[in-house]
Amino acid sequence: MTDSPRRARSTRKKKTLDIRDVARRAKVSIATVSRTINRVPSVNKKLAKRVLAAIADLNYYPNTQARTLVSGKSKIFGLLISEITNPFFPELIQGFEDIAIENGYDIMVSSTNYDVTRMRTCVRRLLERSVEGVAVMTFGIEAPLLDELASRNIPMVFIDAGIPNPLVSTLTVDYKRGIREGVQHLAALTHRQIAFVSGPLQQLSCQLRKAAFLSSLEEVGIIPDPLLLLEGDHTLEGGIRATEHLLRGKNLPTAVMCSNDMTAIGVLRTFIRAGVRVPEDVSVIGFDDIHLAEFVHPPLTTVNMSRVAIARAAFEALRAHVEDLPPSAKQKTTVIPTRLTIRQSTGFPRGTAAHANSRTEPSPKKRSPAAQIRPTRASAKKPPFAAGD
Amino acid sequence: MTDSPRRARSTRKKKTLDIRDVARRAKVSIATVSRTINRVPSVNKKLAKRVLAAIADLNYYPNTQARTLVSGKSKIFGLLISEITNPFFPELIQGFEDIAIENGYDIMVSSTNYDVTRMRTCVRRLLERSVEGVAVMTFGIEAPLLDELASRNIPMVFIDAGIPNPLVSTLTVDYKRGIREGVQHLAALTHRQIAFVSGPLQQLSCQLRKAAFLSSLEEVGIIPDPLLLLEGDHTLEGGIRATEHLLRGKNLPTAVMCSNDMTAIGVLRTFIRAGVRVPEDVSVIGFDDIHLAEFVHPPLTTVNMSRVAIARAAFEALRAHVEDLPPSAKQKTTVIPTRLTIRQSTGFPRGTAAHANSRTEPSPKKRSPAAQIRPTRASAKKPPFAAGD
DNA sequence: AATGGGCGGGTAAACCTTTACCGGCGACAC
DNA sequence: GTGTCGCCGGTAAAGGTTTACCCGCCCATT
Repeated sequence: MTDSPRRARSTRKKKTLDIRDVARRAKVSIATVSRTINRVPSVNKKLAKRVLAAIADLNYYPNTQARTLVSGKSKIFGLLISEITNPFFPELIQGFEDIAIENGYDIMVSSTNYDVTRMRTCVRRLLERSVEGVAVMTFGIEAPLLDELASRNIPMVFIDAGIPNPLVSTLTVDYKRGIREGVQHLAALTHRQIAFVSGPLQQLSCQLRKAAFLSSLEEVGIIPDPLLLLEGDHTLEGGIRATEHLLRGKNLPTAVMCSNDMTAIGVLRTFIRAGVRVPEDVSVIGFDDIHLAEFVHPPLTTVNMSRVAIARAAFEALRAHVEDLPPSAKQKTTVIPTRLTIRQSTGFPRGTAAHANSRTEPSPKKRSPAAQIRPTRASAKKPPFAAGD
Repeated sequence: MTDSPRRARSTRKKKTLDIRDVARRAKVSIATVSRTINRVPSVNKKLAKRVLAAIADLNYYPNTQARTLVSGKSKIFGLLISEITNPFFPELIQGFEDIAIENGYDIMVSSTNYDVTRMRTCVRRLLERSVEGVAVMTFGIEAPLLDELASRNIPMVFIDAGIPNPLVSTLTVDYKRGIREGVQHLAALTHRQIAFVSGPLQQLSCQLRKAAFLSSLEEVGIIPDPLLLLEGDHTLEGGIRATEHLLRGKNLPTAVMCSNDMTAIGVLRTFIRAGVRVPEDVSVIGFDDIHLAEFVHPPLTTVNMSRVAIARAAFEALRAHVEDLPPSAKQKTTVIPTRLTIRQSTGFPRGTAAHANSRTEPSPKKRSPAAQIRPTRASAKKPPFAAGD
């Protein structure tokens, strides 16, 4: 000890409180401190108490980097989402964060913004921080991810996008059920002309939603009208554009189903500003049941898909991998249920007898906003459903 | 080397690619690899090229934990927010994330959900992950934070909550300007009965917003009616409750100003569902100008406060501290501007002559810019165009 | 009383990187 | 041709933790 190392030990200024400080104070070895912190049962109660007291006295907390470095476990899960500004995702993040923290994990959220380059850097950052698993909640299969993460043996969990890797679990959303309920709800109201505004169709999940819609339509004996199948982008603006397109067309449908709630809210708003009443003139159904859905006007009938259920299933899937619970817990695929939530954006088709006794007061602002919103002259010539009321 | 250490070296299975693999492949020492990675200029071009080639070949990336451990720099900033489900915050996160990544930092987001206990654990997690700085975007001063973080010499940046610590910067929002513009806009439209729905008043920032409202009211010669001063909680539901309260009261105001947009949207919706038209019967103004504000019905007149500006200012403040740019860059306080954005939720008070012919399109917004240009209270003593049209 | 066994605690290596310090080599000048 | 200086690359320590392995002590059994 007397032979001075290059850097004189005495000149070092303590930066962080470390485990040996605790050990010194508790008069035990650092191994005992470590074991106490990690709840190794073999440690003597009395010593443990001393250690815990020392920790509390010093307000010590362990250095995560060092821990991760040696143990190989970062206790971080990555959460990859499409875009944080779509309210669906914050709700999902919230759920995931809650359950992760509860279980001693931290999360690292990255939004890809639907951009491949950006996603690459997201993945890279996740790798550099040594995440133990990644929940890929982008609702599409993302090839670049597989290359980087799978080859590093990082467990992943996807929504809708099954792939063969043994370290990858899949959450399968039961789109069919909720969407069928929506279609049957509309069919029961005697709607026959039902439009569908999908999300970006290169996303697998959007294809699935659309397929569920089409097959449900067939089940109730309606032949899909290609003119009523629109592609949005899961944003408000996408819903607005799709609706403007519908308004320009000859035959306005009596109902519009949407691939997500933001789209539906855009649709809702565009109809209303064009003087088309919802649900009197057109019914609208969303998908997701985000918190906001209940608070738009009229409150949105929509298919509920629980963010908490997704978050929980995703977390459990990842945990099953990292904690290596091999048996039942490692079921590779979980089904997320969906259910129709009926609110007030759906009603009988316009012109229906049942509808005649409809609303309260004829709303003074009725169609004046239409003039100002409609940039094209198209609908000017008289709403296609003029006869209706 | 032949004396076998306890754990036989040969039995070790390589887990992660490390810097010595790169060194071996590039036929240089690990120091050179490290220097190359960290762009130390002294390294020979030719060697550097070999190193970079080796890195690319092996698809190597450095281990952040080890890096952090030795350098003391985690390259992580914490971002503490109130609740991620309020759309204001995702937009803020987005901005902060973008600029952080651009500058080589990762971020760790934690939501406190307005809960003190939860905030404690958030802070703890940030500490354990060795964040280099924390942006406290909870719009209130949070005592527990100071104890833990400040005593650890972690730089912080707050919104609105100035505190004396030299490591703490402050973002001061110029509430006064935007809110004054809103009040003057209403006053110019001849509103006299203006309600205010605040956020939770234990938050400093909510007190400031309210104070700005009250003083602006006085500037235009209106005496605040205590019955029209309500406390919400910055959520949709808070806005709904406040509005229901107003609707139950005797004298319904002709305009309602809100402390944030979610509140305003709740107000909007509640009025509309109660058959009270906006803006014909009541005008509504929000605060924040979240993306959604433009897409509700009617589009919300609101005070814009740029999330990107906040994110940028917060990031720069933190960076000034960690990179220790002492001079000008370390200005301790930054002002965030606010501006009124006029859309369609504001108009003349009900019963006003000017309002009779309202809707078509002359739209009150036409002349409102007058009000917004005038920053002084000069116009107070008489709406310049009261009877005018 | 002596020995064996078990339990629990301590020592030290390993995790992967950065960086201070040293040493070698090449070039230039005398 | 030799000496000196400077540049640049390599060696090794340090950073805080976990954990394999070992050792000491105490108790129980013969």
